[in-house]
Amino acid sequence: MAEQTGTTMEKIVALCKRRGFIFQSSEIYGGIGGFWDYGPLGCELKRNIKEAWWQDMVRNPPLGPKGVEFQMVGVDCAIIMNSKVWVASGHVGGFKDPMVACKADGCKKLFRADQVWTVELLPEGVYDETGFDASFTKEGFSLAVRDISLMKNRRTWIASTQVDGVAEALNDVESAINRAGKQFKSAQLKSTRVVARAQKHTLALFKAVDDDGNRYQGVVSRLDAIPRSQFPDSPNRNIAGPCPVCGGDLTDLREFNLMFDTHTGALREEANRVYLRPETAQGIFVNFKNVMDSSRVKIPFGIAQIGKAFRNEINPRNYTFRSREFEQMEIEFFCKPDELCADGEPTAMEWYEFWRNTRIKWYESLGIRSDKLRPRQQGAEELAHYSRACTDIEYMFPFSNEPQELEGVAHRGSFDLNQHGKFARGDENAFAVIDDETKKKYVPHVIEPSAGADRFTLAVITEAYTVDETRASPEFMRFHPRLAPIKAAVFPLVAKDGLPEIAEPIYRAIKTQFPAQYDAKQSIGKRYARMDEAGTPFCFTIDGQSKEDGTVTVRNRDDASQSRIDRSRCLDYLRDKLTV
RNA sequence: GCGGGUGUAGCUCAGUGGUAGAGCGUCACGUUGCCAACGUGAAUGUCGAGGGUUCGAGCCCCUUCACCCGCUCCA
Repeated sequence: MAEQTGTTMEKIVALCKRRGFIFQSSEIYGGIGGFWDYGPLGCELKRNIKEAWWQDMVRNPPLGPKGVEFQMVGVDCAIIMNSKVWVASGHVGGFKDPMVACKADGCKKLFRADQVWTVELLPEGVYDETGFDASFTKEGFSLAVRDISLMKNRRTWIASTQVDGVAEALNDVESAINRAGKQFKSAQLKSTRVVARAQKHTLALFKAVDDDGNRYQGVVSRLDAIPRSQFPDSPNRNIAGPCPVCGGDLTDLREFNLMFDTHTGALREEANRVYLRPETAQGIFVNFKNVMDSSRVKIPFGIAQIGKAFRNEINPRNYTFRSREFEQMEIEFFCKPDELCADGEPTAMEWYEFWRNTRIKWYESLGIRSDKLRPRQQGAEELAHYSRACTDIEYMFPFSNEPQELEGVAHRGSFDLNQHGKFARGDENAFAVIDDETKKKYVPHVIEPSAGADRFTLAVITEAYTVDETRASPEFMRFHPRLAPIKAAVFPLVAKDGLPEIAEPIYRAIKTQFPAQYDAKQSIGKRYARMDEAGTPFCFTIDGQSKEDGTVTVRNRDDASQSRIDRSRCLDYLRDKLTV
């Protein structure tokens, strides 16, 4: 099966290059990793996708929950913004993937530091219990590492385990502690007692006693939870270990900042550093007040944006799926917090469900088979701390046996507007609005359906790719007619006998309304086959009979069936078939 | 980033140190007249790049770049 999926993907990639959908960027110079160019057909396809999204989400969105009408407006923001935007959003501080690798030969495993849980065991009394308790608040682990001299000794890290999620880690606490005890000075710990548990960075604090009656305190925490500022000038910055797989030494935490940066102005100095946006959402939040003040929108309403975003992916992979430059189609939908909703008024959670369902239906309406579309609601432990709920809409691509994310629909609460209020105005509530009925001030809650335009384009391509060995042209692209790069082709059966003279005016009439191609060269079979690979749904062929009775053949891409219509009806026929 | 693999025509690939090849595709002409038809002909290569060994390198050595697979990640 794996080989099968591999070859399917290779054939799709080959077709995309052969027919001009997608090229590797800068190919003649040896290419550049993580960047892709769309050719003539790909550019039409992606444009159709973005236009369908804009039409269906912004200009003509469906009715909301309980039949509520709502407004959608668009913005088109600069890619480079004041760099404080990214401080407020958390990207400057947090948008990085700290990684560690195992140094041991034969292991060399790579871990994301926040997925490795370590157990630290220290003689009791090093930290008092109040110190531990304090560490459960926002700063997490900070109090527990105030004695740097002890922490420099890596041997205090005596066990670690790798888990997929916090829930599993919680189940794993007891065994991790026991494992820690067994490795510590080769002494069996008589008893362990978990004294407290916390989510996120620090998982559990516990007490333990060994055979000699020595008492210990321990902490289970995420490997990335130790603030690097606690180890400013340590000659031994190796604070991580041991490897959860083989027990070997781990490398330093390596922090990759995933944002591209550059500088404005003539001087290339730190004060002028600016970032290429890693998401389009912040442009919307930053303009929230401008839009409210200028366009007479009222909550609930949404602001939409389509645009490029940039992430310095460590390892771009899987064709265009994980690119360093990509395009997003994002909505920030602003609504009332649940507690202010009147009876019968949709709550924020209902808006969240509405958008999740709307987005799934949208994909299905454009020909994505529902069994390949996998909406996945995130568990509580998987959510970002500000997020109330989130569904990843995933799709089964041929390059993986795991579904891959096309879009995230997140209920973000008031987090983003609070952050910008705090950083821009010094007041969390700076962007509050006043409720018409209750006259109460509130910061709107946000539902964020954030879709990847390139990812969906790739999904559309892989979904459309069809092989039917019984056909003369076995490979063809079954694009939804609304997305097809070329809607129709016009062929004179032969390039003589007056047929081009009939075909050309038909072509010229069609292309005023729809993307169309005219081709008079080579055999009719090759011309059909080429259009099949381009995914063109309809071909009109002018033959000898056209001269006699004025009819032309319409050939359907999906089943190669043919029918005859009057040549004057070609445009009407397309309007009928292409209008959704 | 680490490990493994692959780079020769638009595509698929052959070419084990001695003149750069095939099939398909593309283009032209002819023929045919509704499904990659047939005939004839043509164009297309920094052999991924740079360096080295050699009388001579697509082939051997070194470096580098890109892509693929795995670890990992995600809109």
